[in-house]
Amino acid sequence: MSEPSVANTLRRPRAPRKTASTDPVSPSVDTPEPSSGLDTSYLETLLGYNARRAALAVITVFLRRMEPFGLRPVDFSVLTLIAHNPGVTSRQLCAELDILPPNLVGMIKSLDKRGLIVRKPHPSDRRAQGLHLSAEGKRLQKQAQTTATRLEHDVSHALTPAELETLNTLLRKVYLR
Amino acid sequence: MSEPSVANTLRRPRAPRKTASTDPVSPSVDTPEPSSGLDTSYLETLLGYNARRAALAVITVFLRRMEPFGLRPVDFSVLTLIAHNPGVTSRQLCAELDILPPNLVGMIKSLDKRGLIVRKPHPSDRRAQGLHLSAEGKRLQKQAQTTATRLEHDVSHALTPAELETLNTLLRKVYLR
DNA sequence: TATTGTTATACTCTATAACTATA
DNA sequence: TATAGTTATAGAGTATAACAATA
Repeated sequence: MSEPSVANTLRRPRAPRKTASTDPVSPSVDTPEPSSGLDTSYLETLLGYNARRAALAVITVFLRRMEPFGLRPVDFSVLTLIAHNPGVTSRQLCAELDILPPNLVGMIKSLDKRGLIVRKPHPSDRRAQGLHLSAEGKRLQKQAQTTATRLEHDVSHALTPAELETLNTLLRKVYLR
Repeated sequence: MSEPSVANTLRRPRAPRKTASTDPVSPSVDTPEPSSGLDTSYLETLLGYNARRAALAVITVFLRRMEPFGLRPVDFSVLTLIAHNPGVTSRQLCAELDILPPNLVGMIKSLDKRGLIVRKPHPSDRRAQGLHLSAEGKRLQKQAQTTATRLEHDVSHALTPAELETLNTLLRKVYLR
C-alpha cells in the first residue's frame, strides 16, 4: 500500500462560498457574498484549503503560460535549480523537490533529449553526474523565468505589492523550518 | 492526451535555500541562511511555489491527524460540505471541489458503504439524489472538523493569530473571483 | 556497507467516452 | 436536447523493490 501520496491529495476546486455554518467548532469569520450555491464558509477558514486553492489558481495560469515552452511546473523547477546550481546532481534535485529518484530519471532523460541539459561526469564521484544547462537550455530557462516573474504580478492583481510580499513572507513562515 | 492535470502538477518539496542568484529577472529578496545546499532563492520568490509548499506542509500534517478517521483531504471536504449543505447533490460537490463526476462515484460509494452518508431521493429531480450524513457520519465529521480546526493552529505556530488571519485573507484574495 | 543512477512495476489520481434514466 | 449518475478505461503521477557501478 505504501504511504499515501502527499501531492496527489491536492485537488483543484472551482468556485466559492455561500453563507455561514452553524457549527460550534468553526471559527467565526466574515462570510462574504454567495456565489455558487454551497456553503463553503468553514473550509475557507482552513489554511490548507486556502493555500491549496491559491496554489492551484496560480498553477492553472502557469500551465497556460508555460505551454509554449513545453514546461510543466516540475520541469521549470528542475531547469531553474540547474540554472542556479550548475553541476547539481539528480540526487540533490530529488531531495530539494521531493521527487523520488526513479521518477526523476524520465524527466532528466526528456530534458536531455530536448537538448536543454548536458550531463557531465562528476569531478569527485564517478557514480554521480553533474547537471548543466546547454546554451539552448539557458535561453529557454531565462525566457521561462521571465514569464514566471511576470505571471507573479498578474495572478496577484487583487493584491498590492506590499500585500504580495507579506503573503510570500507568511507562506515561507509556514513551510520553512 | 487531454488537458494536463492541474492537481497532479503539484509536488511536495522538502528542504530549503542557500544564497542568492545572479539573475537579472528575479526580484531581489532577503535571502536567509542556507540549509540544504542548493540555491532555491528564486523559487522562493514565487507565489505558486510558496503556496504549494505551504499547502503541502499543512496537508502532510492533515494526513497524519486524519488517519484515525480514515479520511483523506477530499473525503473530509466531501463530508464537511454534506454536513453544512444537507441534501446536496453529487453534481454540486463536483462543481465545488472540481472533481469530475466519474471520480466522485467511488468516493460516495465508499462513504456510503462505511455508513457515513445516506442517499435520499431528490425532492424535485428524480435523476438526482440528495446526500445526507448518517448519525455516525455526523459524529465522525464533527470529530474530524475539530481535528482540522486544532491543526489550523498547530501548523501556524510560527505565525501570530493576526498573521494567520492576514494570511488566510490574502490567500482568498488570490483564488476567489 | 552505503549511495548514485537506473529499470521494472504497482498503485493512485485524473481524464474522456459512452450509457441510462430522467428533465 | 440537455443533465445526473454511472461504468469502463486510458493516461498521468507517485510509490517500492532490486540491480550495477562506485564510494
